[in-house]
Amino acid sequence: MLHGSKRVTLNASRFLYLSSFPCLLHTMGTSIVTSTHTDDAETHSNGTQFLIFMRHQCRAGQVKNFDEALDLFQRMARMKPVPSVKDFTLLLGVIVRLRHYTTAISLVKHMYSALGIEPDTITLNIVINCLCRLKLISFGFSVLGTMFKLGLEPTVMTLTNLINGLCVQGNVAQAVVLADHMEKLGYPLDVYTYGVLVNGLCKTGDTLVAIRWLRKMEERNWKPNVVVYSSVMDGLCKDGLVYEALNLFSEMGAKDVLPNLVTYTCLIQGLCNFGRWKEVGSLLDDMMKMGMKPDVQTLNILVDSFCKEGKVTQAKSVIGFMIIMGEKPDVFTYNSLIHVYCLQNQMNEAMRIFNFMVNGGCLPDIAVFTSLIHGWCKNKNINKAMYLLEEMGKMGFVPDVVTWTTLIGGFCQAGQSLVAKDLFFNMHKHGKVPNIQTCAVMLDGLCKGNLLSEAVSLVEAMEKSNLDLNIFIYIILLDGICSSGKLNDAWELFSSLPAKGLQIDVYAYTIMIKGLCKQGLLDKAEDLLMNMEENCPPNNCTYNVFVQGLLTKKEIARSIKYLAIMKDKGFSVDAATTKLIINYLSTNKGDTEIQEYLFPKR
DNA sequence: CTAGGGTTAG
Repeated sequence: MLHGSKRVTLNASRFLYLSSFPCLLHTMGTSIVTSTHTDDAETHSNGTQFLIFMRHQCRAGQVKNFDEALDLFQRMARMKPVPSVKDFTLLLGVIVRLRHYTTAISLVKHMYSALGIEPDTITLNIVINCLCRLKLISFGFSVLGTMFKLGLEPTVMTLTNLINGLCVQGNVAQAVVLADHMEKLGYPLDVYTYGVLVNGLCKTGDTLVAIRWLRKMEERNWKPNVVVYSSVMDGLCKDGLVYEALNLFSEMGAKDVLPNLVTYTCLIQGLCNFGRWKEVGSLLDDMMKMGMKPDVQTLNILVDSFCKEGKVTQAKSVIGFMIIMGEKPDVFTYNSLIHVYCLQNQMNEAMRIFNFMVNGGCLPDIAVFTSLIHGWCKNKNINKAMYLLEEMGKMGFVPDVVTWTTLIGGFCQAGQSLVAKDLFFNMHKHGKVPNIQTCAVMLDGLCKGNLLSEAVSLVEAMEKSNLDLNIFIYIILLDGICSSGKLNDAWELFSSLPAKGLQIDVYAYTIMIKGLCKQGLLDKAEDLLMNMEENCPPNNCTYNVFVQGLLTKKEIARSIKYLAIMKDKGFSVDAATTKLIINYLSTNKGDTEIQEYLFPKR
């Protein structure tokens, strides 16, 4: 019988893939491959032909989607005799590269339980890698235990995978400890181990430490490859250190390490963040001259950067270029557009793009739904936001911490702080824990909703938790306390910041100055401004806030003095300040001196 | 069989 075997429908496997992991680990092992029959057509010589075909497809990167890969696996599983582990690992590698980690794990299980293949180091390494990618590092370590029990010796790769798992989880300190331990146990670190560590350090923002590891590997005569360099360059760019990234790029060239598409993409992202479009253009040119074609991922960075600058027309022309280059816009592309329309309160356009992408067969993801929910909340249309939340649920998406935070912020903005509070305190029932950003949004809502004492309690609770509180949290609270007019409390909090190990930044100073001005304590505000000059230079906003305070109290001479200082420093008068000057002028028409500062000649 | 690039909350 040629088609006697039952194949799992593609939709079913997709559905399983989307459901929650712990459940998956138990159910998927037997559900993906249901065939028990042997396909006669795929035995003997046909089978050999097929395996040659399969190897070629895998090695040439021709297996581009999950369904194809699964199909290949199923055909292999039906062969008699069963293909070698080597052939299976080749295909598993493809599935891992397609990021179908849960499936890969269940396929290995199937190999052991149904196909009679003995567990070996390589397949267990694959399992460990997948578990680590799924942030299930403790399961990864238990597979290591299994290896020992089976009498299998872990390899450098096994341990490197676990180090990567620790990094993926954000536990880089432990990763470094494990690497040191590895060396002591006689497992020399290899290029991959260094690569994993360097990347982990960059991801947590420890780019300088990552560079030390890069140098360390050179000292030990390992030549950093394009992956290691690209990781560091990406870290530097994300820190805004584009100059340093470009230096490393030259260094790489000098050491004869060829850049690839990823290297260029990292640099392009770094330059885009600073609107350095000209340089972006010349990097793209260089890249294409070297025979590399930007892919969707590279071009999405341009689309997103234009969107972030509000330049939708340019973003759309990049999408046009994308199509010319033969790349299809994907969920990231569409979300960048949807997000910018949401920010601009153009919900009709946002929904139009959403429908366009869905009709074009591009599945929305949780980020898209969250953008739209954000947009509707901003539009003060909570009903539409809740409707989308429901739709999202119907599609099998579970709200994540970002979705919850968006909703909490949305209810706060709509003046429903109590509903927001309810969401905040009950989200854990849905398995999601507030993070520092969730707390920041809630805190702001409590402050703006005149629930100051609750805001104070929230910060106290946060201090007791293991959240790593940043200055931003205190700035929100400080702003809340200032707005309520409790200047003594505000001053006390402001002064206590250094003792909490936090560096008072320009925002904190500015909020405090604004609070002092509001209470008419202009001298104190001025003292603070003077104080800043030495250790934390005031910015445009700081001066505007202070001048607004002066103008409100009709301190015209002092206003003029500071307007002159601003002009001298190249700062500009903002909308609120302008309004106050115009107000003053409307009753004091003769004052030409202050008028000078209204529309400064450039 | 392992490592690097893109979207969402402030």
